[in-house]
Amino acid sequence: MLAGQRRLRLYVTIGQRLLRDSLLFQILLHDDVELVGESETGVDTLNRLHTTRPGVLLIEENLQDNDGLTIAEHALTLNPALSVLLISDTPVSTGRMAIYLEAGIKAVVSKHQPIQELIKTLFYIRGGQVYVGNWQHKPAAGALGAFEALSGREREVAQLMARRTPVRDIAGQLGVSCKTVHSYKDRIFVKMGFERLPELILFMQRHQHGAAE
Amino acid sequence: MLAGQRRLRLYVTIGQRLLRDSLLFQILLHDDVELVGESETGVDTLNRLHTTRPGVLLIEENLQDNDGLTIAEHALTLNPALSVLLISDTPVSTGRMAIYLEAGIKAVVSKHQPIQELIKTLFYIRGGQVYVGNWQHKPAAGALGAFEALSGREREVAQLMARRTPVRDIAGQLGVSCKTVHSYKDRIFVKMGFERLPELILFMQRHQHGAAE
DNA sequence: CCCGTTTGTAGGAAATTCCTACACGATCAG
DNA sequence: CTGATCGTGTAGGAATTTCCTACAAACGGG
Repeated sequence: MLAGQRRLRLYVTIGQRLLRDSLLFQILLHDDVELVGESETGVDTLNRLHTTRPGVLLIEENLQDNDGLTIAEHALTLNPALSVLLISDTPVSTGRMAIYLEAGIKAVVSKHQPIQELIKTLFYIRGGQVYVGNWQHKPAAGALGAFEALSGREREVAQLMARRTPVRDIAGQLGVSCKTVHSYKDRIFVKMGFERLPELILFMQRHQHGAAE
Repeated sequence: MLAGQRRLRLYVTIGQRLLRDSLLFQILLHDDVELVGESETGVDTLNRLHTTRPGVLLIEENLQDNDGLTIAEHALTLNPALSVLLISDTPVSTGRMAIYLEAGIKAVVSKHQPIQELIKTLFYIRGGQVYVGNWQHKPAAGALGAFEALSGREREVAQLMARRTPVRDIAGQLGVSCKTVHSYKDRIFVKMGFERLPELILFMQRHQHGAAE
């Protein structure tokens, strides 16, 4: 796969600053993303397309001035190579999905999906492939079951980390070296697909693990 | 100030998963926040209040089932010590603000404000104080002017870091040691109030600095 | 001209990330 | 049955980052 090796040139069009900021903060943690521009409105987006030359456009469906789909279609006319990821306010039916794909949009995520889904989709799309998510069936397919995949020691560490026990203390409580604790941490993160501590914390808190004891 | 020294016990009520997740990811980066619960709806929030015992409730104004204000009022009846931070969809007029304060809400941020504003407010409120933000006048009062406060060297480093130049390379280009570059980074972060690289990147990108050259 | 602040420079300690290593028991295929 | 592979518990090293401290030269007032 040679497609999409360059840094992902991203343009983001989201009306509300709060969502735009917090999404961007997450996305920009990945060092192969380059933010080339952002807008609150559709027309502004179209105006700045040719100067910013994004490879991926992340755009809300409902904008103040226009329909995200309409804007996306215009954008695709200007640059057919653009990968568009649409953020919809509601879950998307397969029927609507078909319309979107027809229009040349590469993927759609809804605001009711977890953020990891959006990030994953973003990177998937970047090479130009279409991403038809699995979000219609079992919503937590991945993570929910993944906890079961952790080994005993890993679970202990995960719980302690989730409540922010310092690595040194964890090592002490388990009677192993700090290095070992780090190894567990690494494995947990790999297995669960986490990238930062908050993901672990949130996951544990959502599954009552870490609450009990 | 002895108030609010314990970890901030936070409850979050936000309907859309995407916003909830991304906000939580940011908030949980602060190690003195303990997430005690989250809900999508108002009634669920009220139900879980007495078992979770939050110190701060972060709640959306417009929930699927109820008005956030109404829920907040109920919550305050159950626990008058609770600090409520309301997230409104629209900018809030002083008139509405008065109503909120009357109801015992400690602060309001709108979805059109930057995320740092929300985080700041969250921590401000936690001791029980009321926070009447400065978001009505000059929106970017802090950060915008802050760049001017950076010294020459600091600006150079800020620009290079914003485009993700590795520290070693920056050191090379400027002809100083890595340690020095780190010092600049620290100072930049302190001066600007940043906590992570994405904040810097976003800030620079928003002010064309780093684009030019 | 003296003093406090800013700026350019850098070092140290501790923590974190990323990778590699390795022994042991279990599982699996031939 | 037996060697190959896998998952698990354990740990070390290198490079990087974070957090703090230091300090001299320059600057800006009073």
